[in-house]
Amino acid sequence: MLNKSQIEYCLAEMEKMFPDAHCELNHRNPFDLVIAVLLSAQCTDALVNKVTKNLFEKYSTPEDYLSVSLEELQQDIRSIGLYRNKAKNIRSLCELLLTEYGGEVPQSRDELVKLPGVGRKTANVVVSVAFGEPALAVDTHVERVSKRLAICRWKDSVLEVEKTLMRKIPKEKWSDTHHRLIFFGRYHCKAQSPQCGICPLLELCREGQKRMKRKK
DNA sequence: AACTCGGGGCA
DNA sequence: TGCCCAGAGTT
Repeated sequence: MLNKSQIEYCLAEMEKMFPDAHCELNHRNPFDLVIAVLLSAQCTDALVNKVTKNLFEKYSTPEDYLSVSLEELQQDIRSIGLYRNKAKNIRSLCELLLTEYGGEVPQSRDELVKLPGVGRKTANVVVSVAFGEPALAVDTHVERVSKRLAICRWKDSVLEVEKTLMRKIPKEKWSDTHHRLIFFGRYHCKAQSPQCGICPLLELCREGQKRMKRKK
């Protein structure tokens, strides 16, 4: 397991590789961000942005989404995977916002995860990006990179990964770290073809060493 | 813990 | 073409 200073070194190297890592979702306000993050499950943010560009022109309030039929909303997000479920979730989410939260997006993780289609990862992104609260959202990239680098244990659950990261990384760096790990995971430490041969962290990376040895 | 949803991106 | 993916809900 990597210690705190080793992790700090890794994060610094990732910053060199991806200096402008940031949330790539179009978000003009918390409500749009919730919709965008919900849509982003299991598909790239580039695709989400393509869809939300038109979507946010057409809909801007919970009432707007409820003013059309489910079928129409589904058609509007058709090009995104899992669109049928996501459209249903958006509708029931909007209903809940209106009945329980006065039409406003709640600002706490605990309230956010109660919304349909909003899980722990989505809630963390929202509080971090929309409300500026320190948060460390663990998605597949963050989980994979953390495990390969032995920042956490290989067998850790998603929740355990999040706890470990929060323990080993200073609070003020959580939000930055989240985006660094994601960029690093998406573009370099890829799930199927990690670029171990040109990785500045290879020396520290047990999984990378293993992979390089296997190649020979 | 395993399964399902799903169109688009990429090899 | 086939395989995989910035997750969440259900069983």
